Amino acid sequence: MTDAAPRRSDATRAAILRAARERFAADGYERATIRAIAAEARIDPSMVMRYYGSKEGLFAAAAEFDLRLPDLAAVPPDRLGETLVRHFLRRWEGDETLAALLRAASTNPGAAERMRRLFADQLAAAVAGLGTDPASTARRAGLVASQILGLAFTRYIVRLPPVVEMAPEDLVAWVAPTLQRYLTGRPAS
Amino acid sequence: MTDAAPRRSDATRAAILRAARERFAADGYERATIRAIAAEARIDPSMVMRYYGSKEGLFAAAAEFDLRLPDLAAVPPDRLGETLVRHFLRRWEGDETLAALLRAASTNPGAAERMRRLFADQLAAAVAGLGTDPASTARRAGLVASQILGLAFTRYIVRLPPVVEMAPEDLVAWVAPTLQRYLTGRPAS
DNA sequence: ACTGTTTGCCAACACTTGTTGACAACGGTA
DNA sequence: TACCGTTGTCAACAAGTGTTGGCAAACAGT
Repeated sequence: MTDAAPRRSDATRAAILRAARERFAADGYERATIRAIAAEARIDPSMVMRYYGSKEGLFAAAAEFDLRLPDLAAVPPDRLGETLVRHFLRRWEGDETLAALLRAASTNPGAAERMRRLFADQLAAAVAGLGTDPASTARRAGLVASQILGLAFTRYIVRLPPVVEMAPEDLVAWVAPTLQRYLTGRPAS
Repeated sequence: MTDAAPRRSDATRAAILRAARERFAADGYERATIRAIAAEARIDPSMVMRYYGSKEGLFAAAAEFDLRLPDLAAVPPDRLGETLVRHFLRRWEGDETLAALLRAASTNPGAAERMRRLFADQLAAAVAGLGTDPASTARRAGLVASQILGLAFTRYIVRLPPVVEMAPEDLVAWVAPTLQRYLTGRPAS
């Protein structure tokens, strides 16, 4: 029921979405204007409204995101951290949707809510499949999120030079043990 | 030379700064309007302009921040992580300036630059006093920043429930080993 | 060829934004 | 008292925002 007849305007819709992700990722929610997005998509601002209803609606469509987490239960238990860091680096290096969501989440309540859902639903669910104490899965997922989002924030948003300059493999070597401990370890005394 | 004659308007200036920090911390740079700040300070918007020149100028004054890092060289080497987490939690739980800076850094280039400077100057300088390989201090400071800022981002900005609900001492127990390793450890094989 | 729908552009609306300048009340000084 | 710099209020401007409705061209079905 999702797939209707292909419309002639599908190309325009896609162009708008692509431009929207680019502007939202680069400028954040409030600085990314509908006029700028429309200009980048080479159409009239009013088309954006007709196809997506409002700026909020456009953002909701542009920020649709799936972490595409692998099945953690199928990963060797001592490689969980390494797998996760590598996955996240690849995932958001190739898709600016998460950067858009990250920037917008700082100022837009709706985007923050979406971010909460993203990690509560997808990440916590993946962690729950690991077989650790069920009572601690939410907490473990939250800790993982804090390091993962902090990495994204410093590398792609604030662009702290030392974090930007580190090679992906170096990041994996340093950060993987952190996630590994958050997932399977215990807190310090 | 910094201290001039005390003006009668000093109280107003301070009220503006307090209101500005509150609005910037709660709404971010673009959503925090001069009119809203003035209303909260119970003065006219034009006073903000006269005393701080522009919105950018006001933000620059309101986001003046000092991490007040302790002398890390005087801390027992195996307690560095614990000391740092505890210090940061206390530091930004009592002062919303850092939250304002954090929110604004996502969308405002000037705020991002200020954030870079804050960690490059103050944190990297503190780490440099530890006596580890000088070539790695910037990298170590960057890694620490990624975890610290990620913690602040998830706890105070996005408000991920599991991270919000954790008690400060639990956070210390979990996160301290991470910082400890970033500061004094080596990367995984 | 006729008709109704879709796609697109244009111009305008109502509103908010940062910012400015004129002008009144106040406070200390001569 | 008269004077002058400071502190404060009011009204307005110019620019930019999301959003709306009307109208022309292209299309699809008959």
